[in-house]
Formats: sequence, C-alpha cells, structure tokens
Amino acid sequence: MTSLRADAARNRALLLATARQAVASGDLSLQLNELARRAGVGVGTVYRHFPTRRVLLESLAEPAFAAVLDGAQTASLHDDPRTGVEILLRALLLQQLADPAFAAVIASPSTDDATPQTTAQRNEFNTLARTVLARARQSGALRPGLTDEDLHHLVCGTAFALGLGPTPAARVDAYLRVLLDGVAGKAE
Amino acid sequence: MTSLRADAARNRALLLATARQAVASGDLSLQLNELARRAGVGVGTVYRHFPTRRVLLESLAEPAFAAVLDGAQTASLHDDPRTGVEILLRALLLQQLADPAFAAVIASPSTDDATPQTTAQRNEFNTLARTVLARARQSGALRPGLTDEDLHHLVCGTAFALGLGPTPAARVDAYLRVLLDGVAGKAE
DNA sequence: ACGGGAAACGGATTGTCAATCCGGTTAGGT
DNA sequence: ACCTAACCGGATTGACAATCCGTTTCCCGT
Repeated sequence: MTSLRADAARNRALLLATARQAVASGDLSLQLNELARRAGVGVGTVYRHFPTRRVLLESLAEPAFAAVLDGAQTASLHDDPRTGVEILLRALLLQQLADPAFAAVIASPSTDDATPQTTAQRNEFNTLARTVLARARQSGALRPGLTDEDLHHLVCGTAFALGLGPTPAARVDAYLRVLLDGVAGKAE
Repeated sequence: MTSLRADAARNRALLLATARQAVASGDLSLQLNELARRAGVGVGTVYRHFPTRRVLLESLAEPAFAAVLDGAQTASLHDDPRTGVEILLRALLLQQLADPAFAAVIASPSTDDATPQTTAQRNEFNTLARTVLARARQSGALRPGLTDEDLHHLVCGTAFALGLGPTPAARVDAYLRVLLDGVAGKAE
C-alpha cells in the first residue's frame, strides 16, 4: 500500500469536497475546468486524481454506496423476505435520490476503468442482493421470471421516474409502492 | 402559410433522414457538425432548420409521437378501462424503445422553445390520456393517489429501465406487466 | 426568358470545455 | 541541509457548439 503524499491527499479531499458542494448546490455538470477553478487547483491535479469522469463519479458515490450496503445487510438479516426486498429497494431508491453520482454509477454497468473500491462494493452488493432476492423468490414473494438484473434495472428506472417530478422526495413512497406491488406479482 | 423554398425543403428532409439513419445505426450523439458533414451540407443550414438541439429532437420524434396518439385514441375507445390503460402505456413504451428521440422528448417537460407541432401533439396526448386514466380511476382499475403525471413519469422510468438491459425489446412485456400490476394497486 | 430581391446556403470564426504534457515545486527520507 | 521522486500548475491541443456574413439559388413579376 503506497500511501499518498500529504499534499496529494489534501488536494484529493479538497476536490471531492468541492465537487460534492457543487453537486449539492444543483450543478450537475461536473465540469472539470470549473472544479479545478473552484478548488483553487490546476486542471492537471484534477486529472491526476481522477483520470476519468467515471473515476470521479465513483469516488463521489462511495459513501452512498456504503449506505446501500448497510441497507442490503439489514435486508438480508430481516425475517420476512418480502420486507427484506422492501428494505433493499428503498435503500437503493433513497440513495439514488440523495446522490446523483451514485445514481449514475449504479445505473451503468461495471467497466474496466472502474475503481477497485467500487468494484468491491458492487460485488458485495450483488452478493447481498442475490441472497435477499433468492429468499424472496423461494417464498413466492417475487414474481417469477424477473431476474436480479431486472430488479436492478427497475429500481434505477423508478429513481429516474422520481427525478422527472418537481419534488422527488415527496413521491418516494408512492413510487416505491408501485414498484413493490409490481414485482410482487398479482397473487397477494 | 409561408411555405419553404424548394431547396430549403429538400435540405430539411435530407437532414432529418440523415439524422434518423445515424440514430438508427447506433450513433446517439447527434453531433451537429457531423450531421452537416454526413448530409453534405453547411453547418449554418443545420442551425437554420433546427435552431436548437431540442427542435431537432422534436422534429425527429414527430412520427413516433403520432403513433402514440393513434394508440391513445384506440385506448380511449376501448370498452374495458383497464385494457385502455394497458394499450396506452404499451404504446408509450414501444415508441420510446423504437425512437430514442421520442423518449427524450416525452420524458422532458414542455419548454417555450418547443415546436408548435410538438406542443399540439403534447396537448392532444394529455387530453386523451386524461380521459383514459379518469375512466380507469373511476372504475377502480387504478391505484388512488397516482396523478396523471405520476403515470407519465413511471412509464418513462420503465422505458429507462428497459434501456439498461442488453435487449430491451425482449423484456418489454415483463416490465410492462410489473408496471401495470403496480399501478393497478393491490386489490385485484 | 430574364432580371431583381428575398431566401437560403456554406464555411470561416469564435467560444467553451475536455484532456494532455512538461518545466517547476514540494514533501519527506537520509 | 540535500536529493529525488512525487506532485503541482497551467499552457496547449483538439473537438464540438453556435454565430455571422459574403455568396449563391430560387421564384415571382415583367
């Protein structure tokens, strides 16, 4: 483990903080020039730490991803399979609303220029999700014919749908209900 | 009604055809330079006909929008309200898959730089949809608490979800079923 | 048929942002 | 204090959007 030099670590943290603030204040564009300017740092520094826009996104998304992993863990430990699914999907939905970077990361397939961190998180998530969903299927709480990937896509789609409205947070529960009932299948 | 000059009409059609072909062959970027080059036309010509990327998108989407209007008409004439909803949502979903430009147009709110054509189509669509959905609500075929806008967003979300998979067309029915059951509410 | 003027054309140009590259600077071990 | 590897900054190149204006084309009236 080769650790970062002090100034490098400082700049990296500064850039992440600056980017997060920009995103939080509604600037979704993540222009790299602008980010460097705001952070009071050269463009080169931005590209050294985040060679790809994707790497920046994944770095930003890391905490949100961790939160989802927490949720998935909770979901996998819950007694009722159906409730497990609900916890899992709700966590995914909430974090996507809270963090656009996470939404972007989770909606796109893993690529080879992905951060090791993110790859690890993705793997762990997939494992947990597989468990939760398998249990739900076994207990008949999940419509047959829907793969794990289908579920994944459908949650991302629901997050997208929420984003189309003026106040996403206000409709989370309603849309989540639609999704849950939809994936549960007709027979109640 | 001031009609277009002959060469202008020709170029406009040529540009639309070229753009459609590019999109159909997988190039979703719609770079305006590139479009001009492919059509063998100056950049100025592109901007004269389509002052805004949005105008180009709407022009491309027009036929797909018309197809959806057809579907909505059919839906509004159908006896069973539930079937009406299904026809309406299926039409929306299929056209969004068939035409990314339409998907972009229908997912975004109407703006002031919109084409009159598109504005008209949007209005007509809203009217038809309102009818179909009102009937469905009245007959209890639609979960209460979901507005027309919610439905709109959810279809767009479902189209988005389909787009995440490798072969969207193959999963249309499955995802549509999830959506329909979800918006129908639990009581069958 | 032809001449004039409005309409449309083309591409040079400007501006913005992504992405690279390298001469200068700094950290941190010896 | 010194040395070197790591890091920094910003000039630079390249791609694309968008505008602007001198030139060409159409079309209508004669």
